[in-house]
Amino acid sequence: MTYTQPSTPNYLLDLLHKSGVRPSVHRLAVLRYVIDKKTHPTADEIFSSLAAEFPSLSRATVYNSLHKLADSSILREVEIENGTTRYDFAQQPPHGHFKCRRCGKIYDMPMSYRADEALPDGFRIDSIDVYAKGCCSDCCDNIKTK
Amino acid sequence: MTYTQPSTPNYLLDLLHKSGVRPSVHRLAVLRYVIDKKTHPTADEIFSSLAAEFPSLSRATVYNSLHKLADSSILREVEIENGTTRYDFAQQPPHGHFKCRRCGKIYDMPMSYRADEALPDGFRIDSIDVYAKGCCSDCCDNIKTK
DNA sequence: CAAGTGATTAGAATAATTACAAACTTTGTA
DNA sequence: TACAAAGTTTGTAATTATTCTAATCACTTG
Repeated sequence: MTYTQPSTPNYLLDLLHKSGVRPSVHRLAVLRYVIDKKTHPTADEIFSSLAAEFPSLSRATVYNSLHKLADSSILREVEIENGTTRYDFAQQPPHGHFKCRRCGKIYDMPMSYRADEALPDGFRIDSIDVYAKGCCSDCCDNIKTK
Repeated sequence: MTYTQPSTPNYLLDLLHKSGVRPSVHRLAVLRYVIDKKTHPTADEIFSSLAAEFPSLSRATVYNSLHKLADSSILREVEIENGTTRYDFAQQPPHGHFKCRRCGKIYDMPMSYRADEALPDGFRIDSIDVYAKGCCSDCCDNIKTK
């Protein structure tokens, strides 16, 4: 399931502007990378991939950018995996995430969870994350046909 | 929402036995701790709390025990929080988790997510975790009455 | 009892992330 | 254009959670 999302300069600038985040070169690069790669990359993946294009880029900047973008709800942290945080573009319909235990790939997943239904008295829910794990269709197929 | 669960020696022994996990002293202690404290403790909390009672206990043993128990589906990993894994007793009705962003407390939460509904073609889902974040009733109340 | 398997230990190693201070850039204003 | 303030970036050090390793210990079975 993929929601195509334009990562044109103007769209991104507008997005940052609306959230009051300064559009520095590095922030734009990080954001564009997360949007274009639809693989929910880790901070380290982002750093390694951008390092070629921006030789002076530092890891700390990638972390700073990701935090800023996540704080502004432009990106969303995906914590389906022990030890590392992955990032996903947040400006798209709500969806859950699925991780294949075999190949490790992370897929978007339609989600039918309704927050209000689960809301205990007096609690206020800001965000809901649904994480599923199992075997993706590629890997399940491979097992069958073996 | 609390499901009372007996942590009597016999119940635990039986549980381990059924899963083919040897009931070593440390494993029992770790398991009992997670069941009795209903706070979804971290490995480190468990280690620190048990260290008094078992002076020779090592961190690695706590990690080993937790992994073994989670592999056997006796415990469940709760990864609602960046950087640390928490543990929850798995022998209870399915439920989600809620983390209060203010006080950090983690609550169990009734959950109305149906796996099959979200299942894309050819995928097999083994487990689903639902994590919500927001403001718990204690903390929300405090804000209002300020 | 001896062998073998699994559990435990302490400490070293690793991986991801955060903290921090210094250098640099950008912005708004004079 | 010059300036100060605010914001960004950098490199490095520190921290945190976790895993690895290799040696030792305990328990069961023949």
